[in-house]
Amino acid sequence: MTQEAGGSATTSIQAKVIAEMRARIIGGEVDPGAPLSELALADEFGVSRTPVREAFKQLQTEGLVEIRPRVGTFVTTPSRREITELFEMKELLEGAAARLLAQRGRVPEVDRLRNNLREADAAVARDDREHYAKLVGEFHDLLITGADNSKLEAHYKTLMNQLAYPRLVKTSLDQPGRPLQSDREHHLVLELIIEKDGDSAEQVMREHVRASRRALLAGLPAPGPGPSTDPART
Amino acid sequence: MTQEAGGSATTSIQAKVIAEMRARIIGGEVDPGAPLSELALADEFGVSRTPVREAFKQLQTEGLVEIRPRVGTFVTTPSRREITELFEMKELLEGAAARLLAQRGRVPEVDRLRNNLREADAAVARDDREHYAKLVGEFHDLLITGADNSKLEAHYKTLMNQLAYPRLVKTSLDQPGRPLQSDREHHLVLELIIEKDGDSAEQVMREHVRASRRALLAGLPAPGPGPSTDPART
DNA sequence: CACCAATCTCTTGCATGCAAGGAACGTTAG
DNA sequence: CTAACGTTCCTTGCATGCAAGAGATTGGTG
Repeated sequence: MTQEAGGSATTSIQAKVIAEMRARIIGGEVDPGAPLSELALADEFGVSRTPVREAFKQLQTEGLVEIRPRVGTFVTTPSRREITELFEMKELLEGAAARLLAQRGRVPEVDRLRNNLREADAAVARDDREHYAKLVGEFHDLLITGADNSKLEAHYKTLMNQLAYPRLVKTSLDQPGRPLQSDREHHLVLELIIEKDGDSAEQVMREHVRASRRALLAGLPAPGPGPSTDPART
Repeated sequence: MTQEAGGSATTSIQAKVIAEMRARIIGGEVDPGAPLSELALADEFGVSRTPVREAFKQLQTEGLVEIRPRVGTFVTTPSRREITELFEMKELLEGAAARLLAQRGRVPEVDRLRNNLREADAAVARDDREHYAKLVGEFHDLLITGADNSKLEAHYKTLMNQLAYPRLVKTSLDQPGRPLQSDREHHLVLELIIEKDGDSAEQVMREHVRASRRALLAGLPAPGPGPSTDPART
């Protein structure tokens, strides 16, 4: 969804607001649970409340904000449980993508994945976690794109948005030894894809997601961004 | 998503509009590709354009309508390819749900599935396709609910909405012998779930989805509501 | 001192007005 | 008769005004 990201020159003013807000939330510039004032944002962007309002509406459907009627709009704070659910979905979709890509055979994405891993190896070797994190994101995106199913891709994107994934990846990669293991797992998955072994590719990919989830949770403090910040709820 | 369906007494006016529009689109009351005028609907509902507009925004994110800026809002017409993709996703999600439900063991949903099949058997026996179609929908919904993953449920619902599934089920069940076979497949899946054989349950469920898809496509005319109405795209 | 209540302000929900951009249509030239 | 052009109308995008509801604050009371 929201495929307009592809540089549509239309760029209605609200499209900009949506993009900007999404970036801020995913990037962690605004704290989870924080209230988002229509008026404040409208002023900041130099527009009226209307486009901001419509942006909120869409972001809500994407699961990034929560609109409490007559109260306000807040950045969603995924509960521990929701994070688990999101990872369950991530495992499901990425596993399926690996299988589908394997079935497709030799497609451009496979080569791009190979190149990605080449770069990733180098990044790991020199312990450049920042760059590696970026490459990890790219790897997973390529996998999804390679599955060649636009619906899968759309659902995956909302999923990642809700996880605020870019923020999380770094945490998990800060676990000692995790980057190297992650890189190895990526290699294994790609090998299986090239061998057209869809079943195994899915299996391994799913296991990889579970491993990354474990690494992530290990790196998080107690309840993380839990609802503790907002005891007033309910 | 859009959990407001749960009879929130708030029922902001736009929530009603969203619900009504969604029902119409899914129910096939409005033709795919048909334009939806903000003004006309606003008049019909006796409200201003604003809530209608916001409803469109959400329905777009749900994939039910397409807003072409400065042109109009139209009911989306899934292409043949998109339908394939949607079924691929359906297979994926329902398969996963079967597996998850099997892993959960004895939960209330299992009993409700059993009751559902009892009723379904009777409906098939007396060739009550209408009622059976309803039970089929319920069966799949129970399966998803039983997976106990709110994200899975949310994504599944948008999927079904985009497929306008209720409309399609009847078509597929009009294939001779399909109801009986469908019922048998449901029984098999439930058996495997009760036996806690998650792997097999997923396998069989996926096969069941593929079978239902074949039955459906066999019942559809040539390109159906294809994009023929709209050659201007891309 | 604690607790309850009423008010008061700030928030969003909806209605409406205005302008810009497309699309369709009628007209005119070839 | 066909095709290209200009114009008109209709569409949505955005700005703004108003009112209702929720929450916080403050005053009063037990």
